[in-house]
Amino acid sequence: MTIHEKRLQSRDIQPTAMRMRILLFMAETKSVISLSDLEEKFTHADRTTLYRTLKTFLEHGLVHQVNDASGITKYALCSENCTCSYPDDVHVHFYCFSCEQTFCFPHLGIPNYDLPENFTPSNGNFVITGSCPSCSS
Amino acid sequence: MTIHEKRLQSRDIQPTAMRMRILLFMAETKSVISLSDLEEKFTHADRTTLYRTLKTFLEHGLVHQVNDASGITKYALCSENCTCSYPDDVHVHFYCFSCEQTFCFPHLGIPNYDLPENFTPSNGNFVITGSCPSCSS
DNA sequence: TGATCTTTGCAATTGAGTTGCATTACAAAT
DNA sequence: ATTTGTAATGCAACTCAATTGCAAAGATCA
Repeated sequence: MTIHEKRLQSRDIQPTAMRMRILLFMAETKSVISLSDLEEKFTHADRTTLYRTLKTFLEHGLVHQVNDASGITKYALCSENCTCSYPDDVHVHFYCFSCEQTFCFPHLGIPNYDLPENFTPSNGNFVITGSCPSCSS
Repeated sequence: MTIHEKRLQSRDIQPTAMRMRILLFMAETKSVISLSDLEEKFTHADRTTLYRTLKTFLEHGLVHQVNDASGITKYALCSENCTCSYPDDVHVHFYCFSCEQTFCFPHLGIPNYDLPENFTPSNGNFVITGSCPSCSS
């Protein structure tokens, strides 16, 4: 059994061929991707399948969702023991308005804010927008 | 000249009747609103006009944009001297996954993160997701 | 093998966001 | 006050991401 197969099973996701390929792709690229990105990569697969795969990954906590200024929903692989909960498992992302790429900064955590009374946090989405190294030069 | 008229003019926005009404609505509700919210309120006005009004407000720095987990673009009035730039003028927002409302927390600022080399920040979008007081009880 | 459940593919739909163009309202100049 | 130009608004149509229903294919288990 491969490490990726184990990773799916540890999140209670049936390791089908399709899912393995998508997980592998996300692990290789190490970036934040959209459904369209998957479509470009997996031209043979159906859009719906890719869509539902991402949704399954999200529901089982294998990936986290990123909402950047592009308005397009993006996804990135979680770290091994991530539960996607605020504040511990939430980190900063960076969206480049020029190339429209989004980056994960797992080492940049989030403050444990003192919220107004009765606001109960469970998750978070933190995106800094600007210019990435490729586009800054 | 009213205070709202001045507010538009200080941002170089022609204070038309439509814009005044929308600004007034946003100032009154004090919440983060979407284009659909405006449509519900201004049933007589055209969708496009409302859309372009929000866009004008955004381009002139009168409102800031919020991207929460709903995937719908939302807008909120800026404070008086806001320039919408990271890190000083960016604050935390709260999205309630239950009622899908979004709140501004202007008193909760953002850390001045030490980004990886050559990442140049200009703006930010910080949203904590959870349950709001109305939905927590 | 047969029965059942899950996954995948196809087709169609929804809804937010956006654009082009015609019309109207406004403001400046004469 | 009338003309003239510019900006704002309304209407219609379109794009595209996201989503759903249903049928076909594949996996699982008795």
